[in-house]
Amino acid sequence: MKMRARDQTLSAEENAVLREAVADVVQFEADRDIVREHDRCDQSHLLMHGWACRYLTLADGRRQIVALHLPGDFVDLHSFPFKRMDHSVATLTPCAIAVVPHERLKRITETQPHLTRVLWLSTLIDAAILRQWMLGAGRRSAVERAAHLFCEIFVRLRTIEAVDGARFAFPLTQLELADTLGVTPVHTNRVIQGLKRSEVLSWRGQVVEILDPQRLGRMAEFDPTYLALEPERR
Amino acid sequence: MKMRARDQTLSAEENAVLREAVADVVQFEADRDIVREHDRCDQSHLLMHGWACRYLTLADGRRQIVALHLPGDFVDLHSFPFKRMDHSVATLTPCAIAVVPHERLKRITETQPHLTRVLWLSTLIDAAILRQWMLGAGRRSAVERAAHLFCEIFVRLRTIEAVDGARFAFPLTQLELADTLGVTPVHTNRVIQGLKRSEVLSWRGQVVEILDPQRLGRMAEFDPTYLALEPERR
DNA sequence: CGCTGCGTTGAGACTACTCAATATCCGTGG
DNA sequence: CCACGGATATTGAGTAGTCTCAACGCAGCG
Repeated sequence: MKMRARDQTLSAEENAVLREAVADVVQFEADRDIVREHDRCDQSHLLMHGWACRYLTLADGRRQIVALHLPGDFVDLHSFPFKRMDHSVATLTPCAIAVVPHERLKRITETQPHLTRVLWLSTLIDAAILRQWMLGAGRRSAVERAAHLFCEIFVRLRTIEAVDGARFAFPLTQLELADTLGVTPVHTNRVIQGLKRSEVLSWRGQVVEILDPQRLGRMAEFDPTYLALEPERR
Repeated sequence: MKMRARDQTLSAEENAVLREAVADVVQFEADRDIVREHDRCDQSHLLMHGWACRYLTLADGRRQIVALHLPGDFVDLHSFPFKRMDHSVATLTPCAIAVVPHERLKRITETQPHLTRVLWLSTLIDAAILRQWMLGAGRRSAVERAAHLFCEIFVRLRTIEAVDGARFAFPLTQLELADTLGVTPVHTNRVIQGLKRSEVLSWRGQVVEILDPQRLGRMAEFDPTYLALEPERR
């Protein structure tokens, strides 16, 4: 089991503790809710395989995805201290998910201070990503936002060794991407076409290739520091 | 010292531990950076008095505020597990700020598991607020977003007993509000005028009064659950 | 072979932006 | 007490970016 790119900070013993906290591993199909808003919650979910997302909706059906999760991510660890779910979690592809009861997480906070800080950190990386999304939603154009998202996903996938050079599997539909970027599907389509036409990106089937990383990063004003993926300095 | 509306979950002993973690209390003027992006960080800041915000900027000066902080909020507690600042913190009014060295927070995580979870929770409430902002930025109109913000601030101020009926001090300029909502100052002005004209809100000087809470809540589709302000059920 | 879901295209509308001018408020100094 | 400067708020007019609605294409699949 991997804890997102933070493996290097966990000792073998801590890794074992974490592994033991898993009660069960469950398979989900694509496009299924794992947790629904306001669900009672006494367990968290660690994504072992596949992509998932967290989203909020408005009464009339407008939906905003507020997080994308890749293998290794704890998708709803925050529900442990939070004790509520204020949003839903859904799979985007078939997924394998490890279930961690909150009771066991509580035990960890009582015996493993360093591991606790790493778990805490994991929820904070989600928050840092969301801050960038918020900056994008408020202050970047749709193209800049899309470019930034592809940069983010590329870097995150690279740390879990799920890229092949500049190519990677990208399983979202344009509709799901639209809900992520906060624009309409129609506009998403036009934005993507723009990126393709300017030859910074290709996207066919479920494979994205970054053709011009420099230019893509420049148009997104992308700086990966916020992902906190370099080893902790202590 | 208050930890945001979560006091009821802290024992007297825990409160004392937290109080002892404070190394210093510092005064800041309005409109001053407390922490700047990429600053080395070995301490966090607890807001005792005044309002502060966290923000991100783009190279050309576009700015997005990603959090508003009221008295009792830990403005950059996340910098403790995170060990980086990926954004800046600034005062919006004159502020009194308690400085908590990370060394002491580390000690807390080693000896006070419950207090640690409450601190963790505090960072997660920020994240929950940000998710609502993200939903707003992506899927709500500017008016809905503004309405939602006023609802949020009202509820948060009420829990720290800083409201007078439906009136409360609101020290932001329209420019700062614009950077919060992710729209231009000009449009912010028109949005506010709309809210005033429809008589759901008044805002004169630095005082806001919610004239029609029902209607404001309905147009914002506001549900305060996400603020996790009711006592924890355990 | 005809759904059904996804992607693409076009045309027109609307929200929010830009630029620019003017108004108001408030603190400061004469 | 008034004049002034600077920051903030307001207004207007034209524009850009994004949305809406609607149609059409294409592919996978029962």
